[in-house]
Amino acid sequence: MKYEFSTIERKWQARWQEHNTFATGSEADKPKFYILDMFPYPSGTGLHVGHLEGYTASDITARYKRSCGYNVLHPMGWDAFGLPAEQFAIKTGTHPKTTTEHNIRSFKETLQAMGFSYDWSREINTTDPGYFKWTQWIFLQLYDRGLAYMSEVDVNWCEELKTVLANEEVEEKIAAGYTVMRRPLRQWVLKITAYAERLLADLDELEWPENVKQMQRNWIGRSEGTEIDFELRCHNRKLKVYTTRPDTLFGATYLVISPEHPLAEKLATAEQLVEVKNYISRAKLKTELERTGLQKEKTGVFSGSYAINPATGEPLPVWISDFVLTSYGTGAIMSVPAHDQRDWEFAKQYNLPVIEVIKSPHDVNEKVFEEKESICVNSSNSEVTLDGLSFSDAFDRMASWLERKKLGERKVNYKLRDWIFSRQRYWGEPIPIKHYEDGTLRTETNLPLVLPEVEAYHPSSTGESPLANIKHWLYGNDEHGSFRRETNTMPQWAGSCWYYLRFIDPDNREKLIDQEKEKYWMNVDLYIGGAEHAVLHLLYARFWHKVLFDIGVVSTREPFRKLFNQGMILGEDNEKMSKSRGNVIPADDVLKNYGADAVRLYEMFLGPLEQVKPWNTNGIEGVSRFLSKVWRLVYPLDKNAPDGEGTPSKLSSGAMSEELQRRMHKTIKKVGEDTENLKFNTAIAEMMVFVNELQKAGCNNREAVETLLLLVAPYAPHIAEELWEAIGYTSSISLQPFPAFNPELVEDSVLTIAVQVNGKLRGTFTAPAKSPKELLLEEAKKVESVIKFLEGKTIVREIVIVDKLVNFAVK
RNA sequence: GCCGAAGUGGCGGAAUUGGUAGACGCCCGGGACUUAAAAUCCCGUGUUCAGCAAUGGACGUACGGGUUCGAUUCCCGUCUUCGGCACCA
Repeated sequence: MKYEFSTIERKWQARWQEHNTFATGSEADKPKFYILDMFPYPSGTGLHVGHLEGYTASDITARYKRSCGYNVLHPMGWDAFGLPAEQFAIKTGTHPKTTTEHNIRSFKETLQAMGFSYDWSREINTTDPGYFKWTQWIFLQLYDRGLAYMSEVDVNWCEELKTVLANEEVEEKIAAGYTVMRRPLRQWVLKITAYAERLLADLDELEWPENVKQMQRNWIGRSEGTEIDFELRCHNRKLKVYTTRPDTLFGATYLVISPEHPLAEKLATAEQLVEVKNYISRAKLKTELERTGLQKEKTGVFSGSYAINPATGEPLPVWISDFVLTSYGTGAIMSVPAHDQRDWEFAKQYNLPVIEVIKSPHDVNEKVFEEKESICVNSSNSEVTLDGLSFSDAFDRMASWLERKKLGERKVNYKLRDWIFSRQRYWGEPIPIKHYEDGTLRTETNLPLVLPEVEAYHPSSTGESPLANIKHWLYGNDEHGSFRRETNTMPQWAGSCWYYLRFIDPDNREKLIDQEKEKYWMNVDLYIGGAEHAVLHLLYARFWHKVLFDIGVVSTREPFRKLFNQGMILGEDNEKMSKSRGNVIPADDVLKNYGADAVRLYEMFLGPLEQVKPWNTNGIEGVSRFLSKVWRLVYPLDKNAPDGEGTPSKLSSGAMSEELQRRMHKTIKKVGEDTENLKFNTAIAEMMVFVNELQKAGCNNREAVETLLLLVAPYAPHIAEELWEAIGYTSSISLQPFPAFNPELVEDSVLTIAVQVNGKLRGTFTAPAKSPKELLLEEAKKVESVIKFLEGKTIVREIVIVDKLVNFAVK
């Protein structure tokens, strides 16, 4: 009988569905395992082979864990709000809901055709009112705790298009000839900074790739420093700066404030005023990119005012420059050009003095010296001296002196900014807030607040979302008076911030999640997804999770115990898959040509899961051949039988050779360990070795074949089911336990021992395992190819590693 | 510039408490079966030198050093590629 993958795969997919084979169990007596994929945005372009990599890995793990006796939660859903469907709606008038539904259907078909063992009864969709009711509910919890607030935030505003642009759209529009400027707009902002310290500290307990944790640490960007007040001459004011190098205060020769600093214009003296005003308005026109962009030259303008260095009493000119960020620290810095690259460049450009206060190996007028591992010099006044101190001692002494004199205080700062949470879009969760005429805000109590139908999906000309045009939805009355609804919607991140919780209890109408269920299933034991979400998605989700922890909705401090990033799959040309390059391999194509089992195997056989690696459609032949070999162990090739006929051969019940037995137990061990550790490529290689040896030996021993099928089942479940049935079983192989190995049979009884002379391989011989050193030495000296390298030489040393090798050091 | 990861045959990759480099697979070459082909099976396949051949030698894990009886693995330096951040004071 021929191996017809398409018939078999359809048959088993239907049967799994019919029998609810992969429904999540509820028995709390079993250990649980929650394995989660980063759920997809159902785009119109469909899935390609790259998308399937992580899903295949998680499915193998889910099936493997089930066979190890775990109660497995393995769900899938759709992150379905988002820009592409809205843009398509603007172009064609198709409701985003229609587009989304259509795409979901297509995505789901592909995933089901892959034979993934998702519990589809738990499918969720972030655009479903039953789902986003709780997204809105979480927002209100944030709001009630002061973690959601409104603020004037600069956005990218395009006057011609009357719309707000996302950062990634800016460049494209400018290239198309539009002007884009920064303009403040009232926005909802989430106070993620209030959780900065916990988001940083709790990273330590997570089993995440070290680079992801490091990226999050850098993103949070904690630094310890000092805020210092500088007295302004001629003004009865102080200027506060933040520095991480108070040890260099004696070397500060000027101050710089950002153009948006509230004092910027006020500090301008009469003769400098025009120039200052010009500079400030020019800065406004610059986009974020132009201001922070690569390697740009520093610009600045002198305000005309001076401040006093509290350590030296010297007057310091105050400059205005856009290299100083408004939103970090105090928006003002003290410049120590001798020991900071940026300050040095600025000083050289505007001819400002450079004073060495950290002992430098070269002239600081020629080159900056930024190392901390040196001692302070030129740093004394009548009350305090830092001379001779190391960085940390000098830091402490200066900070203490400033604090004692009430001139400053120690301060911890973070690069992390609060999260701008509103979008001027239609296709997102409405923010459930009502604005009353007297300016008060009230929360919408009747959730979910659903999207109204609209005529056109274009943004309104005021920069508000299309919702601002829907008058009947927009305005209303209640016992508090008449109100206008919030027209902003939530960003796409919102729905994905907590979806892993809803999978645990998807149909709960009373609560976000049942507490007992939450306690049983959390944390997510393994979260698999792309590295592109290393920072934002994972940080936002951790933030919401911590808030939910604080209000008692969840019982764990962190959502995802273990994280794994699968490496991207490149096109056959070694480039990132993209429509424009034309190198996309659509999932449906390879599925049709090779079948789900082969695609699953090949996705994993390509290389280590975490690695970036190119796709090569030719390579599928290899795993296809492997599957045929497995098939023929049960249905041997019979030239006389016409296709479509033939019966499974009778499996032999006699004993296997000892060699094959050892091979089998080694394979069980290796495949089990590798699967556990997500090293699927080597597990598959090991199964190939086993099959090759069975085939070579002409062995169709029942125990060997059954074991093989059980090992193959998590990887290529359809063929495993079909053959399992063919050899006489009536219950699904997916419900069978993973085979166990005999520890005594995983080691070879006879080993090949290498013989080296001066570290070079000169021959080998075989010896029983655990042979004594003396015997190995004796044998090694008898090996013919070795003898000639020993002749006429003196053996100075003999090294014997039992079961491995003998090495003679000769002279 | 800073942080992180990685460089192994024609290709994807395997092997690291230091112990026979190249498992497994693709491609390619040769053979068997076949009227023929497909499928399948068998053999070969890092480079290079010597030899008719069996075979034997040298070199070889980005590059240059070092430690060691022995290094893909450990140490020092250099180069390259990829990912992230990018004036955060």
